[in-house]
Amino acid sequence: MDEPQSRQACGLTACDHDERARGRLLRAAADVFDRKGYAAASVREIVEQAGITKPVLYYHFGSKEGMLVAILEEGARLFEQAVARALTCPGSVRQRVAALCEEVYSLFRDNVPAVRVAHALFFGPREGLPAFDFTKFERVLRPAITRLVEEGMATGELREAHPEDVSMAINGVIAGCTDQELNPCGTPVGIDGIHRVLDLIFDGLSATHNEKEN
Amino acid sequence: MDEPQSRQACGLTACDHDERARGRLLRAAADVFDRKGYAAASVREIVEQAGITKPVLYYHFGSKEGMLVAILEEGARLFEQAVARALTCPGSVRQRVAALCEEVYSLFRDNVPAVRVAHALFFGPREGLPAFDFTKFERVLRPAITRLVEEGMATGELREAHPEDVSMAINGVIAGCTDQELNPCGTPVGIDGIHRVLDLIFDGLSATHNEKEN
DNA sequence: GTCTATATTATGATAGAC
DNA sequence: GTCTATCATAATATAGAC
Repeated sequence: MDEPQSRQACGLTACDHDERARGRLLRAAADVFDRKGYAAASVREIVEQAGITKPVLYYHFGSKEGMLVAILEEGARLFEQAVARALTCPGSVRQRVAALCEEVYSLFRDNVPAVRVAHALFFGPREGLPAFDFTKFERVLRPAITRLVEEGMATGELREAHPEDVSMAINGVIAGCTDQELNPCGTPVGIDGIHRVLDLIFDGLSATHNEKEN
Repeated sequence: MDEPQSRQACGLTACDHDERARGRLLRAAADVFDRKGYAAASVREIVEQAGITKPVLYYHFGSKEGMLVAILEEGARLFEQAVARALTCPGSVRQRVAALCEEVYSLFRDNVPAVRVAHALFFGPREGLPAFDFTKFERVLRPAITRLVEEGMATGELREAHPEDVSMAINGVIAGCTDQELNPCGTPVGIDGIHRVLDLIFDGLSATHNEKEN
């Protein structure tokens, strides 16, 4: 979460200074929102940590809520990019599912503060929250998984089953690894761990394959 | 989350009245904490919803934090019971894993408000939170899964693999289904859904079993 | 664009009567 | 055990000078 996208114009005067204040503010806000939670975070602590004063925050973002929205929008942008990257990857469905999990896992791992903020808001209480479309993440990841699953079934690479169930199983790997990473008493999984778990659910946990088709 | 365990003594006077106030308070607090989040929840709203006044809350629980701890302790108690029930279940490892997922899923489904509160606190920011051992849930579920996995490998029912990876795969099913249930834009999974997903990961997602042992 | 100083409201908690 | 009335503090946000 650094200085993101475009800012309108940027005239002759102290643009660097401006951008630096904005950037420091964004990083400080992500950190404080992560540590204290959005509701419990105070603008006082944010501006103190950023080394500026309150009116600067209100000048750039309009409100405490505006700061949060800026952080979330940047996160959603990175998430979309990561998923898109995985989908254009060549190889079997199994390989592309692995790539998808890898991309998402890496993104999460490299942006733990912002991800924790987003995760907490997504699964946490909705009331009194900013006007941000929190379904965005779900609406990006789910169709990506579904698309891979349907393709895998069409080519015969995947077993015949309810596509939603297969998606759920794959989503479970991502959810499990993510939880493990975000939860403070969990040991990190690592890319290797993700691959081993994926291999397991693709090949099956059982030693003998007593498959009962539904 | 109703009136829980014991209260000291309970003398001659208005015990019913007392217990009713306590119970209403607990339910109201769980609801408000769920809807607004712990930090953003105000004692004013809690007491209004419970139909009593502030001093009653402070008389029974000492503080806003005391209310939260009471809710969490009740939740941890129910969670331990559910896991213990599943472990004493007869049958194959596969059947007992299913029973475990079923128990946890049902408990979550029947106590959505309290579970959302606990989930939000567990994965959310730790600072400024009550003195409650949030690792409890993890410390109960993980060993239970691990025990079943190790037993399954000893008897040859499960494939030879890193036990942590198998645990992670199973945990992923629970995490995925839970997320689906808690997340507002997710469609419920249902007990049947859980069983189908478990069957999938036990038998494998792949149509052809090109197993490469690690 | 950034500051000092302040307005306004809501919070968690309590005194003290009954 | 439950109330009314209130305290002390900290919150978000803004005026207005520079």
